[in-house]
Amino acid sequence: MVFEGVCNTGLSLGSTSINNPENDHFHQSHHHHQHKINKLSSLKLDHVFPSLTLGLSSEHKHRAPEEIVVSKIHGEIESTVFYRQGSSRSAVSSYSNSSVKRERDNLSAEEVERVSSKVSDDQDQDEEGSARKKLRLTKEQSIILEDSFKEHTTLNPKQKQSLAKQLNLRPRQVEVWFQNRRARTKLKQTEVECEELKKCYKTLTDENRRLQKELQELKVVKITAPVYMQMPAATLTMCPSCKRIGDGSGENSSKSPFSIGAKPHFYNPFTHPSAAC
DNA sequence: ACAGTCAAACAGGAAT
DNA sequence: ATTCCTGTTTGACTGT
Repeated sequence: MVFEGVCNTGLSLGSTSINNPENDHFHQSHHHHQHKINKLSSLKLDHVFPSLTLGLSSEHKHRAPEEIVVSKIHGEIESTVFYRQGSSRSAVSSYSNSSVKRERDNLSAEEVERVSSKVSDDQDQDEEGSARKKLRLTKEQSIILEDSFKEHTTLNPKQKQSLAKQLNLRPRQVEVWFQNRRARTKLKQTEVECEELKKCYKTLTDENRRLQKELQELKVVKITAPVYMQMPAATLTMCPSCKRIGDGSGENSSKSPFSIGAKPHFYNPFTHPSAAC
């Protein structure tokens, strides 16, 4: 989106695709496409267990599982699919119940830790890291991480280690969480700034229109009433071109028209007849 | 069932 | 070498 040439007074505002609805569209359609791919990569194993859905990462789409382990942890059905990749095995875990998040949120801290620990253990087994196993953090974990983030937005290795230990997560997971959290903060800040820029743009556009109108009126006055001397000498107006005081020296006349003066100046069209200063 | 959103995890390049 | 940033992928979840 480029706001340019709004008027011919030399005042323009350029902006590069900030909050561009087209970008949103792109994102959505892209995501739509992505979503379809995701759907394709989902494998229903109803014959294994009712409502058992395994989300498979791209690496696993075309590979038959070597072993499927279905286990029950604290009332939740968890499935783990093992794949053979080279000499090692990789695992994809998933919770079968759609209300897993809500129910897991109701688990005691100890239960939660044990579930998380199980997931972490699986991940630790996956030395090649070929499978993307997604862990939803529990409320308790999120609260602790948020509190920590409020204190410091970055972690030193010692803090990372102790936080990981406290949350029963791997240090890498804590690190990634902080990275994503910083990115979200920045995104939010950018959105706020974008809104401010939009407001600024609107203000400038309105001002520009007003000045354009004023200029037109002055031109009409100049044409219809060319008897200059009849106008009071104090009829000063802002130079529409350079926005500076027309003191006749011409010193500032080469300055950029974009430098909207904090101190608007006025010029006398009679002592300084050049419209272009 | 499907579309959309959120966030965990990842990849690669820049910065230190 | 490590950490951070940025963009992307993908699983979980929600609303219609």
